[in-house]
Amino acid sequence: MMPATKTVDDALENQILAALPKSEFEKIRPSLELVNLELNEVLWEMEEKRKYIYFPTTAMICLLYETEEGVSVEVGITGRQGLVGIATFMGDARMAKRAVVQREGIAYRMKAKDATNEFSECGDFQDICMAYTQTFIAQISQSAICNRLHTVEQQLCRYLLINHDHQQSKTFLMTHDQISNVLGVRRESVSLAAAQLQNNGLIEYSRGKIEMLDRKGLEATVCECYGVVKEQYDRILKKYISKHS
Amino acid sequence: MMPATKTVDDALENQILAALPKSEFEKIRPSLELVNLELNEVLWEMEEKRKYIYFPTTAMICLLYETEEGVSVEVGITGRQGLVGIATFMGDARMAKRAVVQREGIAYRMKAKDATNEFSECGDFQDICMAYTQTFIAQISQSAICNRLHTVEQQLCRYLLINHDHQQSKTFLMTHDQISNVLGVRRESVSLAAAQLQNNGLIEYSRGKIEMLDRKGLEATVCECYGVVKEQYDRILKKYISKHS
DNA sequence: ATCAGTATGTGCGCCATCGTACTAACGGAT
DNA sequence: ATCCGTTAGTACGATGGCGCACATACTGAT
Repeated sequence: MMPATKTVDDALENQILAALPKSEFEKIRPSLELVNLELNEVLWEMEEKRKYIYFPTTAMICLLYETEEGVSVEVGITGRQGLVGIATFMGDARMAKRAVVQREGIAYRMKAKDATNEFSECGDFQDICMAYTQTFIAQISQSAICNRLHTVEQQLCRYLLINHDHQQSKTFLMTHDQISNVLGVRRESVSLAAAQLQNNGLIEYSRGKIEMLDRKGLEATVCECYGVVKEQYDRILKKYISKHS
Repeated sequence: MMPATKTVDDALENQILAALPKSEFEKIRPSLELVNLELNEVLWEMEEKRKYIYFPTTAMICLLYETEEGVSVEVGITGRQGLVGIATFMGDARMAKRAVVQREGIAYRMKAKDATNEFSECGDFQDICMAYTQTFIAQISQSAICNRLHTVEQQLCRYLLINHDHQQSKTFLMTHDQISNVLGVRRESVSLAAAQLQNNGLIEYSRGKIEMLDRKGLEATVCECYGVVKEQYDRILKKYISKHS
């Protein structure tokens, strides 16, 4: 019900767009189209060509990879702090196998062609897209390390914290099963880790709804991977935001 | 002794440079400087600013990440099929924590400033760097998945195959211990996996020297991750190579 | 030939996660 | 008020990898 009444109709909620200089933002504004992304909507599949890139505000999108055995693993997650469709200006409009809406909400989309044109003007738009790409690479790299070295409980913390950064609310609408697909682990492992966090008073959950109770506590439990990526992101993006404020 | 006598003095051995149109290559050629990279040489450390980007020909470079506990894990590996220093044109000259020479040999380096200038001309150089970035992202993504889902034996296979793609020879000068650092596992786990491969007649090794005996056999043992990345690479880069031949 | 250092083999207990199977609890639709 | 599908809890053996400790084997320097 919330999304229907309180429509955050402001593209500047997206941090990437907000990082653009005013003039540049005004320039691309006509190319931006508000769309409401529904839960589990698939933005693109496999080798399909991208038609749009997306700047989410309240929506969150999960970039998934599916293995031959049908196991899917997250390679990236994006909300208001990012954009979806990097590959578009990298020259080849395909990359992660699937982009799925993980939290319904609003995003601003831009035709791939417009994005490419704007990008090739070598202005601020390009700079910021590239800066974001770099934070994205940092994110994936850290995921690779986290997958190798850390426990499911730590990864669950990380996942919750990232989600919280990308949305405003402390409520997450997702089942253990959905999370297990994203993290690439068993549902039972997630249940176990979640129970642990609940016992420690960090979260509270029931039937597909998770409430974050103690963010500081989660930050104390999470592995370094969370902080490392966040620092990179803040450092790199701050450069642009401070430029025009 | 080989490297001293048979110096492959041709930057076009590097696939990225080879993918440039002739005219473009001639244009940047004056900026390229041949260097001999020694084993374990550190190209950069931590948050240090990059002074150069590198196009390896016979050398191989490993991009490492070090965790708080001091465990290092590979996030990327590059030889003649790539370049080192993507972050340079991404706007922020830092990214992976450390770049270490894993196989001594030749590389062509270019001053970061020259590279940035050339990049910002929005020509073929930019296109190709971006295309490579995309293959690099594919590589890291797949590593994340591989770390999550596959066995040490499979990862060892993958590592050997990637190495073979980046160099010509079937001989690898690396100890189990070194490999374990790259893969982020115990030395014993590597020894075990290597013994397995040797028993199956796929490799032969002794004291820091590994011989690839049966590439097809390794390809049959490796997980899909190897093939997926290779296909992406071939597909994306081929586009450029075919353009001017 | 000996020695020292490095590289690899082996064994053992431990732990996280897996796979599978089943139970328990909740909650919306009838 | 009941039913049924979804969501979460629990149990158990299997397994892959870890940490540690130590044995062995090769090799280059003295």
